[in-house]
Parts: sequence; C-alpha cells; structure tokens
Amino acid sequence: MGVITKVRQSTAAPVEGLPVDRILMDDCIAAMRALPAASVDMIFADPPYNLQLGGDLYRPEGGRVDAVDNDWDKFDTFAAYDRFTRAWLAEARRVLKPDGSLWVIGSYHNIFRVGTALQDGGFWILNDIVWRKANPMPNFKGTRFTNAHETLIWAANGENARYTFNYRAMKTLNDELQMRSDWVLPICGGQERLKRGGTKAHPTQKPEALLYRILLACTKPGDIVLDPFFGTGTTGAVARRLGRHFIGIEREPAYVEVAEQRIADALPLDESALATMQAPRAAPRVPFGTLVETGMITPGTVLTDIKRRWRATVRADGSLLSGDATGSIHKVGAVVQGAPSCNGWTFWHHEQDGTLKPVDSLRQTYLLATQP
Amino acid sequence: MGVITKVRQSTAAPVEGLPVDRILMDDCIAAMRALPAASVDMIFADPPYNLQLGGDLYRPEGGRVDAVDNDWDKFDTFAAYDRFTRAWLAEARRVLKPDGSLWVIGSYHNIFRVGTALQDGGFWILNDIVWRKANPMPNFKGTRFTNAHETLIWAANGENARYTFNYRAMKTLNDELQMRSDWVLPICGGQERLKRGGTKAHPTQKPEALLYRILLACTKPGDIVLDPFFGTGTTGAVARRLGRHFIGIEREPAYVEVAEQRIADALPLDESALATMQAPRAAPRVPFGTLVETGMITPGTVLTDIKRRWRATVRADGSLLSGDATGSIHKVGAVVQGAPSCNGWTFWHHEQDGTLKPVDSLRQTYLLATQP
DNA sequence: GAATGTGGTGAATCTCCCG
DNA sequence: TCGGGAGATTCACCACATT
Repeated sequence: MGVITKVRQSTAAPVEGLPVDRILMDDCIAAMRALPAASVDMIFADPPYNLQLGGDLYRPEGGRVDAVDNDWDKFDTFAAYDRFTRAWLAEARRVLKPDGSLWVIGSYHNIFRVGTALQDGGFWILNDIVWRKANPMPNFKGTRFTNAHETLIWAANGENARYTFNYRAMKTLNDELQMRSDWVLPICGGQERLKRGGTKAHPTQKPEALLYRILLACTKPGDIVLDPFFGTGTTGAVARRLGRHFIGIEREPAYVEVAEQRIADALPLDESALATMQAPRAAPRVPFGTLVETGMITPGTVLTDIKRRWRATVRADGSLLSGDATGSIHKVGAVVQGAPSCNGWTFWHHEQDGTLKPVDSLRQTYLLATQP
Repeated sequence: MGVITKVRQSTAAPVEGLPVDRILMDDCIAAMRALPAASVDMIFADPPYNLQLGGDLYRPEGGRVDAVDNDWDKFDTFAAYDRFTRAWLAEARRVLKPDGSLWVIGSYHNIFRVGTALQDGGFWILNDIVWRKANPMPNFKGTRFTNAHETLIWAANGENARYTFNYRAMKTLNDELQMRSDWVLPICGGQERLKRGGTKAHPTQKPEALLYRILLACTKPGDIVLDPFFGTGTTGAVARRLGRHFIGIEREPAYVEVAEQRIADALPLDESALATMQAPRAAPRVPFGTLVETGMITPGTVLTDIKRRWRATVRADGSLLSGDATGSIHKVGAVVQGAPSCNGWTFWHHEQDGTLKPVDSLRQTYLLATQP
C-alpha cells in the first residue's frame, strides 16, 4: 500500500539572514516586521481565542475546571480583537511567499472574525478544516451542545497563488481515500502534554498529530514554517521531525524555555512513530435517534420483541414508551423484561413486509447507504 | 423509570395577525419588515452562499478580474455581501422574541462574514455546529481537501437570553450521550430530493434530518419558526411534522409552488409520538420535607454518602444535621464536602434492604404514586 | 502479570426561580 | 436588578492503585 514517490525538495534558496530554526522572544507583530518580505513558505497561527469566560465553572463531582484565564486572551471588545487580528494578518501576508499558504486555528469565539479579516486582507480561503476532538470536555451543565471541535482555515496568498498541496500523501495517510475536511484527532494529553512543576506548561497545547498532518499536506522538505504564536513549540517540534525549518515567535519567556528543550529533544520520526500519529478509523456509531431523524423509522411506530410479549412506541427523540417506562431502546428493553441490561438493537423488532425484523437491520441499511 | 410529563407547549399566545403556516412570496427583508417585532420563537436561515445575490447591489460574477485589481474588486464584493447580510440579520433580530434563537447555515465562502455580522449585531453565539456529510461530493481535481462539511451557527438574541434547549431530548436522540457539535448526517438525495421535470427542484435542498434535529433541540411544540430563505420548504415540512408552526419567505414562484405541495403532503405526528424526554426540572418539585411528612423517611434516620465518608441525621422539618452543619440536604452536602454546591438528592443515601440507595429513589417512588 | 477500579483532566463564552 | 437558595449536571482517555 502507499505509493513511494521521490520527495520534492524546496526549490528556492532561503533568504539570507533569516533566523531559521530559532525562537524570537518578542511581540509577534514587531518580530514579523523585522523579517524580510516573501521569505517563508507557510504560516501556522494559533492566536488567542478571546474566550470571554465568565466566573468559575464546577464539574458535577465538585472539581473546578482549570480554565484559560491568561491575560494574553483578554480583549476589551470585538473591535479591539479585530484590530489585533488585522495587524498580525497584514504582517503575515507580507512575510509569506506568493505561493505560500496560511493556516489559522480557532473556535467559534474568534474564528469568524479571523476568517472575515483574512478574506478582507486578500487571502484566498482554500478549505475550512474541522478538528473533531475524539475526547472533548463535556458540557457539564447541560446548557448547549458539547463543544467538540475547533476550526482551522487554510488560505492561499491570493486567488491565483500556486500553493503546495501534497494530494498523494494525504490520500495515502487516509487509507487511499481522499482526505476530507473533517479530521478526527485526540486532544493533547498523556505523555505528550508538557508539564512544569506538575501542572500543564501551556493551557492550550496542540497535539502534534494536528501539525503533522498540516505540515505534511502543505509544505515540502526544507520549507520554512513561521509560527507567530509559538507557545510551547508544537510547530517547531513537528517541523524538525519532518525535515522542515521553523521560525517561532513567542512573547512569554516561560513558554520559550519549554519549547527550546522540547525541540532539542525532538527526533526525526521513524516509520512506527508515524503510524501512531494517524487517527484510528472512527468506528461508525449509529444512535437509534439517527434512524428516526432520517425517516427510516417514524415516531409513533410500535416495536415488539420477537415473541410479541412486549410493545413500545417510538417517540420523536428516539426514546421508547412502554407503559410507564421511557428511555432509550436499551433501557426500556431492560425495564419491561426486568433485566439489568438489554441490547435494544436485537431485542426490539418492527414489522416489515409482514415479518418481524430486528431494528438492527435498519442500522445495517443505514451504514451501507452512508459508508464509502 | 423516567417521569412522564405533559409536553411543554409554547407559553405565550401568538401575536395577532401573524401569517402563520404560510409562505410569503417576497424579498426576505421587505417581508420581515412587515412582521411585528418579537413575534417568532426561532429563525432558521439558509442564505445564499455565493455572491450572486441579484439586484443592483451586486455585480455579476462572470469574468475573472486581473490580479492587480483583485483586491479592490474583492473588497467591493465582500462589502456588498456584508451589507446584505447585516440588513437581513437586523430585521431577523427585531422579529425574534427576546428568548428566541437564530440558526444560520453556510460554507467557508460566507459563514465567516455571517458569523462576524451576527456578533456585531448583538447576537450571542451558543455553538457552531458542523454538519459532517456522510456522503459528500469528492474533490475531482485533487487540489484541496474534500469539502465534506457545512457549518451552522446557533445564536441567542443577546448574551443573557434564556433560550430553549431540549437537553434531554438531544441526549436521548444520541443514545444517552450528550449531543456534540459535530453532526453526521447524509446529504439530501434519493426519494427525499424534490424533482421538477426530472431535474432537481432546488440546487441546495437541505435534508429533513438536519431540520428535524434543530427544531427538536431548540423549539417547543406550538412554537413559530421563521425561515426567510424558504426555498422548497424543508423547514416548513419538518415544522408541520413536529407540531411547530412556520412562516416561510421565498421570492421565487417556482420554489414556492414546490414547497406548498410538499408541506401539504407532510403528515403531522400525533401528540404521543411528539413527546420527548423531559428534564427533571419539568417534573413537579418535591421538597425533601414532603418525604418526611408522608412518613417515607423518619426523623432520626441517618443518611450517608455512597462511600459512607459522611453522616447526617434527618430532622423533623426535613433539614439535616451533620456535626455543626444544619440545613437542607443540598446545603449540608455541600458543607461536609467543602464544595460550592451539591445535589443532595443524589449525594445522600439511606440503607434499604441492606444496600445504600440515594434518597432520590424515594422521590421517584413518591412521584409515581401521586402523579395521575 | 492481567484485569479491574479509582481519580484526574481537557480553549468552556455552562442554572433558574423567587422575592 | 440583585442576592440567595434549590437542585441539576460529564465523556473519553490516561495514570496509577488494587485485586
């Protein structure tokens, strides 16, 4: 599997005097101003999200959520955030080569403002990419949908730029299917999460797998990647492992110190390490409710067990009603039988062509219709 | 299991003279202007994604502009789109009830402009939702990532609005896990795709499953949903099925004709099928003292937490005593743990048949015995 | 040693009603 | 409008301890 091709090297000679493979401890706008125009091949930016959090948030079991409360994430107004965004984007565009591209990551707090600003500034959006987190923090209070993703924008330096996109590499990475605009990756934790004195070194460290995919997709070996919000240096570490150069800009000395050490420790990846950075194939999970939503089974339908001893009615939200019992297909199946648990998929049946069929057959039909 | 409660209906009486369950064949801004303020419970909007808005505001998209003039031209075009967006959003906000909410769907071409405009206009973003298409069109040229999703924004009418969110219904729909911000749903095709003379009746018809989830999540039965870009009426068809009212606005007579027929064919669900899992909050409140009064628990009974780390004694008035702490089951639970708050119903247990059971089980028993 | 259980944690705009 | 009190609320993964 996987076609091995010769890797194209970066063609143009690097600009003289660039602070390559170094971290500049400075404000990002000032530092970019000091760089020559059209000198880097890609920019990855993880700017402040302007989260606008309220007071403390507590978990159901009592613990307090360790939120992002750093000063660098505080802006007085949207207008102030926009000024900041437009300023760094303008410098970024100047520093980027004509055929380079820009990546920015954000959440709904800031990404719409960033997207608008970069369109206004002349960048040309190529894709928006959704990082679907495999293990996001739940919504503890049950007030909204679990915020389970972040958004990345990939943009070229103008509409007609000839940007780099390693189509084959992405297709190979994705089991010979085209890489889609939604990426399922775990959040950064475990051994990968950098600590200082037992606590996390940076509140928003990004997983290396994310940068791995971005650099592999949009740069060539030897290319120079600029990260104006370097933090603890995920971009630098991945760039080194993939044989790319980096320029990091970071204001906080504490972050710079951690990043220096980390990049020094980063070793070029071998084959097996690369494999672990791939996302595991997401097991297709189909909730019963999806069958209701897609019209495969209608609210009001009566389900029975195979011997028609018990009956239950499907409701609009995919719950069942049987006597006084309500809940999921599994829960109601368990209750009517007086059993501790029950697999509702095989227990409940619906009538189809005069015969009883388990609702699991509907799930199989759905999977066949929607899987590539 | 599960408390059966009557489905909460929309509370406020609908505004007099509203064109409810009708399609207004008109420009959306003009039609909204004719509606009274604060009159609809939800708005779902599927505005044009590209810049071909028609009218004299917008230049035709046809010819490519030379790169030198590109910036200015793009600015001009984006500015025109922004004016249009801000205009319809302003009317939408006026027409929306204070506790109503807004949904907008878009792609990377327009969604950043829409998001910025609605934040500037005073809407408060609650979630951005990713509709992850189960079967998207591939990227034939292999020049970018397969564009496999669209983005929706869900926003309240201001930061402190008390919007509707049927948390329990969503959790049930998703097999007893919190509904996340990434939704996997098939695109609209097959039987559902409306045709006129063999070709698709509308280029961007949305799947009913998408609207089904949105209406189930954010409206109550009897609520009024406004769709200012009605198209072939997906919103209206789903609203009718789910026992919600709609107001559609659509300029194109051909779409209106298709929509009318489609909605007439949509079968409303009966009331029992419409029921969804209700939050405990919707159940009648039972003070702990009631259980003491009715003899379900005796003064002097000792309660403990599940691990028997803390003990408390029930007093005649339904308060607890633990060491020096006295007060409600919640307050004493919080005090002994040193936590900011505590749900005493699930924290405190009593011994029954040799095992510890949460006092909440007594409340459930009481509710079952006293509910009609 | 393997299986199981316990505790900690992650970019979070995180309650509602009543007086 | 503000303050106080009732009471509702979590998923996946990892490290580490226990069986």
